[in-house]
Formats: sequence, structure tokens, C-alpha cells
Amino acid sequence: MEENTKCAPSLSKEMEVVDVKPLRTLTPMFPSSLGLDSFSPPASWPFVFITPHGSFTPGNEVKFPSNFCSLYPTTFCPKGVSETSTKSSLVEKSSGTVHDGVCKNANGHLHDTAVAHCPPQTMPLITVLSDNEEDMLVHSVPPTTDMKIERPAPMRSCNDVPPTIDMNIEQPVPLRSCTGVLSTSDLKIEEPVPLRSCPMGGGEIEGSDVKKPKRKRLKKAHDPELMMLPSSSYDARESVEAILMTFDALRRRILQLEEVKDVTRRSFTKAGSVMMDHDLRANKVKRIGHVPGIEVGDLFFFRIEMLLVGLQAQSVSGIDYMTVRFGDEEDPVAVAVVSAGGYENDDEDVDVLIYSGQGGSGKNDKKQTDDQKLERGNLALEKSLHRGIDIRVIRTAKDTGNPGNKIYVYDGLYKIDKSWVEKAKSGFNVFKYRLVRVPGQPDGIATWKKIEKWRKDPLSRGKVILPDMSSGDENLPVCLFNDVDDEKGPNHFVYTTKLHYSSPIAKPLPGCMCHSACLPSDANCSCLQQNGGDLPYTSNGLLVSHKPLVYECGPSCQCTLSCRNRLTQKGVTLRFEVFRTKDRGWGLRSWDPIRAGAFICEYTGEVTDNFREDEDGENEYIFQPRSTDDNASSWNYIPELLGEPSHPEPSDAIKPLQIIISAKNMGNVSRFMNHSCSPNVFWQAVQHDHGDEGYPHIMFFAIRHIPPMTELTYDYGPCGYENSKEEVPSSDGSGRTKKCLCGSPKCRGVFC
DNA sequence: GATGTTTCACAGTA
DNA sequence: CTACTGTGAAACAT
Repeated sequence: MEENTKCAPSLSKEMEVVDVKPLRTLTPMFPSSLGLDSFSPPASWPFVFITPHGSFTPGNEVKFPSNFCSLYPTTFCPKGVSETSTKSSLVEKSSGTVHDGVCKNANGHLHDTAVAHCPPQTMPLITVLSDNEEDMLVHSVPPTTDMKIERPAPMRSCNDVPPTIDMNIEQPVPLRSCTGVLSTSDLKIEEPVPLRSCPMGGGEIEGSDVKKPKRKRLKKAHDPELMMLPSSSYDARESVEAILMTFDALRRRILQLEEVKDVTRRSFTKAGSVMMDHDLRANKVKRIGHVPGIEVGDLFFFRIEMLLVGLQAQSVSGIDYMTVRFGDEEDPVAVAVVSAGGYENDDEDVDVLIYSGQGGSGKNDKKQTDDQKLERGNLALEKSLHRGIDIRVIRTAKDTGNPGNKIYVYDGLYKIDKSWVEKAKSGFNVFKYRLVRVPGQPDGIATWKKIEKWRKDPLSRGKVILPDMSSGDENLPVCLFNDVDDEKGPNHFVYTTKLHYSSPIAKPLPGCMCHSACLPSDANCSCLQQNGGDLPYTSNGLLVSHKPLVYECGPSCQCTLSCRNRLTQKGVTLRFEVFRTKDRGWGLRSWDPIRAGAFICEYTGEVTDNFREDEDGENEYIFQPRSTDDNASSWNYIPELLGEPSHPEPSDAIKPLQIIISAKNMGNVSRFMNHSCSPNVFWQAVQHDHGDEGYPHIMFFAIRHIPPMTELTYDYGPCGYENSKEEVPSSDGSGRTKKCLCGSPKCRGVFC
């Protein structure tokens, strides 16, 4: 958390956005044709917007509503902004321009390509960037006119080109030409993230048959009752997270459904299609440099995830590129590459990447059957070298918890400084590019490499107070670490992985009769039935959706410990670290990456009936479910996207849990989890060893993919004085409320 | 059981 | 519309 918040400012420093204005006029609607009239979205519904003007289709001019962007009423490139910029101006698209609210390219033709795409949801805002002239001098490489490239190489390296002032600096690009960018550090374009189009945007969803309604146009719909405008919380980061959350929730649900039918599992493909079909994407316009809402270190488990948020717009190919105009010339340049990691020749230098070109391989097998040619992605990389373009790099890492899986890690911007041609083993020529990481960025893949080292040699991690504060109680050691101050550790407590009830609960949980393991297709399994007919977890151990209560298999079940429906009772599977935060005491983080929906840990301690604090002050280590976790309810998949009827849970049907857990005297890692108003973890009530539904286990799950070493936080809940009989803030200021330091833009200011 | 290799249907873009 | 681009997961092999 803290690291995240740190990282944003430091990143944007180099490419400061001078003036980003929130879009205020997006109108969220839910189509009544879907029969959603009774549908009432949760307060934190992730997608409540639909664009007021539908999708952009060639031949169908899209008018921006007159109120769409009163800041920039008619022109794409707002006069005031661009003309006061003596340095340069740039426009989002390489050859598209917007005038009078209509998307056109330079020829006045409507365009729908990546190069000149005017997405309907986005009114690109222009921002003038950095005034740092030195920056420009360093980064700008003049357009070279002698672009003929000879092979076989060696080709020229960046160093051959003397850094000179780019022409565009002295001669601002004509505003309307929609010229491309030279370097993100020079300038930058901002675009309101398109996101948050209404998921049910089309009133034309065809039931559960999501088969290829090819990118259909989304129609406007009206339902004023359901309009909501959290315009103040508009935020690119939030949008990206919402897209990814929606995708993965869909994916888990599809997986769950397919497992029942035991059909081929391509859940990510299907979920991706649904997202695309409903235009649930962020950052649809290609851009050079960082992408709003995506931070260095962010994780992705599928290529399609990166596509949906605009990090790398190729579903398969490794090199994403676009055509950019440089003054009078036009060149393809690379914007992002995915390094599948096949060429891990230098582990040492995490800042350098040798990347191979594409092409030359045969049709049906991977073997090289031809020389690679200087075209497509290869050409784009070559041009990027000469233009000094920043390229986003996504590197892969092994999934520690799931070997065989690989994880994509956004590692920030790189520049190519060298290219050459090499003879591959096959005897054919292959292009090679040397990419060097732009300095000054937060750690991305470097964090992974560090952790790898710590695993091999725990002593190499300095400042460790205790290698395992659980003393072997947890499945994995829990490191205690402080590199902030002199604190030698938290106050004394007894480490326990169990929940201790004050009096034993006699009410048993009924058990199932399944042999060895409960199967998703076994409708007779009583545990399945208790969970509403589905196993709550996917085969790889992810919670599919948040429920008021999850029933795991228990002692009276016939199935064995290997049953999938015993996920949380088996304890933690992550390598935790309790660490000293800068300003919020101790915190919790993990060495392992955590996937959205993954089990994190249980809130253990003593179940208590009384909420009283100790005489000596307060008990900070209390877990009390104050209401249903808002973050959890908005986490679930959107049934309408799969053609399922919405199943709103009547909020009055959910009984508040009576349980209060104190971890003051005994507890586990979860007692160190801090509060955040934008948490990455939520809690879920789980039953497994008894049947008293008022006193379940409190289990934490990941809201989204969490990179290693990111602080884990959950929402302690609203203070809710209005609902609490015994808790009223005392007038002398000694109340329980604490000032919140989570740093989230959505921060409520206090927590309890 | 763990790891490596092959196979195959496939999605989005140029 | 087609060619291009490897992917991701299962099946198979070691």
C-alpha cells in the first residue's frame, strides 16, 4: 500500500501531468430492456457508466454531446492549452483529430484503426508536460532521414546518433496533424480512461449464449433511477482495477460453470470475449509510455488482461506497435513488448533485456524455417531505436505457488540502445534488440529477483528481527522485519493459528458423503448444496465469489483433506513478512505474488462476547464485522454479463455476525493487517468445524492480484456509530476513531 | 509425483 | 477476408 502510493508520485514526476480534468458527463445507465429495473447496484458497484453516445462505428458519426467536455468544447487540441505550450504539443492519435466533436482522420475520413482510432468513450484531454528542457535534450533523437537499414547487421546503436534538439521542439507540430509523441518524458497525453462503460451497455445481450456477437454496438439505455455519478472518485487506477476485477470474476465464474460440465477449460478466453463484447476496456487508444492507471510492478496472469487495460494491445504477438507521425515522416514504433522469458541469458542485470524479433517461423511448428525480416514488429523496434522511443516492457516470472504458471509483470519503460542480427541454432537469421531500463523507476521484476535471493539465502536479507515469528506454527515462516526505526518488534502476544472460543460450540456442521473429494458436478454433495449448488472455490484454489457464508467440508464429511472444499482450513500458503511501516506501526505483506481470489489468512485469536477495552486503554486487535464488506460485494462477477439473472441479495436477509475476535493476547499475522479505504483484501465468513452461523471463521481473500512486497490491507468498515449502541465517540477526543493514513484518494479520513 | 514436451483451438490486429 | 502472431491448458512423455 504504502509502496504503491509512493510509487505513483515518483513515477509521474518525470512526466508530470499538468492538467487532467475529470470527465464529468459520463452518464451511467442500466438498460431496462434487460429487465434490470429492479436491479439495484451496490454502493460501490464497479461499473456504473455508459457512454452517452454508444460505440464508434465507421460511417456512423459519433457526436460528442455538447456538454461532454465543456473544458474543451470543440477542438480536440484545446487552443489555450496547446498554444501556450511553446515547446510542443501532442495529440493522442497519430493521425486522427477531433473537431467539432467528430472523429476524423486527417483526410476527414472516419477511421477505426489503432492508429487513428477515436474511441467513443474518451475525449482525449491534452496535457502539456514537463518543462524540463534538459530532459528533452537527453531523450529526443532527431528523426533520421537515412532509414535504410542494411543486413546483416550490426546495426547502429543509439550512441551513434548525437543527441540534438528535436525539431519539434522549436517548431511545434501543427495542432491538427495529430502527431505522435517522441518520448514520454518530453510530453504526454492524457486521456480519461474510457472505462466504466456500463457492462450491460447493450440492451441486446443474447441470453446466456455469449457466442460471438461480434463486437456489437452498444446502445443507449435509460434508467434515471439507477444513475449514479461518483465523479469525484474518478480515477484511472480505479478504472483499471475495476476492469481487471470484473474480468477475473467472470473468469472464475466461467471456470466454475465449465467444471460442472467438465468441458474444455478456456475460461480466460471466454471471459475476455465477454469483456470485449461489452466494451469493458480501459485505455483503448495506443500510446507511448506509461498507461494511466497501471503501475510498475502490476501483475497479469493472462495476455488478455493486459489487452483489456491497454498495456499491451496484442492478444498473442509479443510486439505491440503503432504508426506515429514525426513531422513529415511516419514510422511504426513499438509501444510495448512482452518478454516471454525464453532468453534468460543474463539473470544478473535486471535492467537489460535482450529481445528477439518476430517472424521466420514455420506455419505449424515453432521451428525457424526462414530468416526474420525487417518488417512489422521488427521494423517497429528498429525505428524505436532510432527515434529513442520509450517502450513498455512486460517480463515474465514464475508463479511461486503454482509452478508451470507464469506471471506477467509490468516492468516499466525501456529504451532500445542496440540491435543486431544473429544466426539462430536453426541457421536462420534472427533480430536481436537490447533494451535498457529507463532509470528512476520503482522496482518491478527486480523485487522478484531480490526475493528469489532471500529464499535461497535468508540471511542475505538484512534487518530481519525474527526469521519466523510463528515459531513453526504456520506452514511457512513469517519473517519479522524492520528497516524503518529501532522498534524490536510488536508487544508480546501468543502466536496461534486457531480461533479460540470461550466455550465450545456444540452445534455440528452436517457432512457430505463424497468419496475422497467433492466434485463440482456432483449434485448430491450436501456441501455443494449448502453453498448454493457450486463449489465455492476453483480447482486452483480461488474463491469464485463472495458469499454471506461459505461452507467448507468439515470433520463429519467423508471426503479427505485433499478435497478442494477445504481450502482455508489447511492454513496459509504464502510467505508472509510482518514489517515496520513508516507511519502506521507494523504491517503485513507477502513475498509471494497473490492472485485475485486467493486465500490469504484467517483472523485468529480469542472469540469474545464483550467489546470492552482493557483498563489500560484500547484494544487495537479487535475484529468485529460491522457490516457486510462493501469491497467484497462489488467484487463478484456481474451475472448479467453471462446471461444469468441478477441475484441481488436482500441486505436485510443477511444476519449480522455476532462474532468479535480479539487478537490482543493471541493471534496470527492478520492482527498486523492495517486498514485502508482502498484495500486489496476483503474478509469472508467461512464455516468448517461447527454449525453456529453467528460465529464463523473470518478468512481473508485477495481482491485483486497483489504484487510481492505490497502491503496487505482490508477495510475495517465504517465506524457506524449510528448503528452501535455501545460505541459513541467520546467528546473528549478519547474515542475509538483514528485518523486514517491509508493515502487513498477515496480515504474516509478516519477509521475505527 | 514432478517436470518437460507436444498438441491444438484460437483471438485480435495489420 | 486472411495472414500473422504464440498462448494457455491439456495430454502425453520422461
